Amino acid sequence: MNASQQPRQFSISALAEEFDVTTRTLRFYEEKGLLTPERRGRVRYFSAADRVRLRLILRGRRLGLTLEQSAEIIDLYREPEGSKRQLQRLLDTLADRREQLQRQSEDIAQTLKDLADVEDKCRAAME
Amino acid sequence: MNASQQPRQFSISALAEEFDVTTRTLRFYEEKGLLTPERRGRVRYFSAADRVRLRLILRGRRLGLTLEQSAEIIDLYREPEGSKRQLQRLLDTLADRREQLQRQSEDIAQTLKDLADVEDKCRAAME
DNA sequence: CATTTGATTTACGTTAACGTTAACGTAAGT
DNA sequence: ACTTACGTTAACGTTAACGTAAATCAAATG
Repeated sequence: MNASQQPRQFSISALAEEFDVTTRTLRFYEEKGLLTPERRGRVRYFSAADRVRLRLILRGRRLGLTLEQSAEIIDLYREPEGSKRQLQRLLDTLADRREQLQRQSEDIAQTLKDLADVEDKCRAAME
Repeated sequence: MNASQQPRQFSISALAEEFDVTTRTLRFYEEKGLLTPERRGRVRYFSAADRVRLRLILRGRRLGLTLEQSAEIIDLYREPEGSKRQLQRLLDTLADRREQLQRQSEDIAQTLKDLADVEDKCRAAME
């Protein structure tokens, strides 16, 4: 009856295993302020929020972003208020990122096309 | 009448400027064997083929590939023959790369969605 | 109780992809 | 002849993102 669908706390090794990273990586991310696990004694306990952040960090990593860039983007998600000036700056940042991602998307499409050509030639050569 | 559409030779600075990289970068790529400019005396002259390769390298770079990975892919494009075994290995490599690119593509789509949400909230906050 | 297991901190090491500096040659324009 | 612009080699420096090793500690287990 009290079985919660998702654990609220994660040990460092559990989280590491789930996302296929090392514990060193998680400690490093904490050191950089990207994750903020609770401490009981000296032991870390990661929250569900940390888990979400980790997911975003790793996605950013796959996209070739630096940790700093990932951190910046993640921070955007909880921007509660901010001056008009700050919000405008935020919108500019978003526009930049969007542009970059779209070019990246085109790059992928082009690369996939190129790879398909190579594959064709390869299959042909095999008869 | 003798105006060729595309120059056959490029100086290092011309190429650097066109692709917005430093000359240091081009020399570094040569050092890594990614570009192979002709030498007249000590001066480098890049061919149209070098230019194409550079374009591919930079595309790989935008996709977060290492130079080694880019080199590997570029080499695939001129694979003239090869044993059946090599061709099969090549096909495997292509499949891997395809998978990676597709996940990256999904990441981009998801990120663009997320950014759109942030943008909405941002605009709302500005009234 | 001795040991294994998993956690911790500290700190030096590593790799990729250039940046930067030094010290110099060459060719064009004034 | 002088400056300016562009080229060269050689080699040390830098940053990001962890890897790795050493020493320690705490809980659980045989």
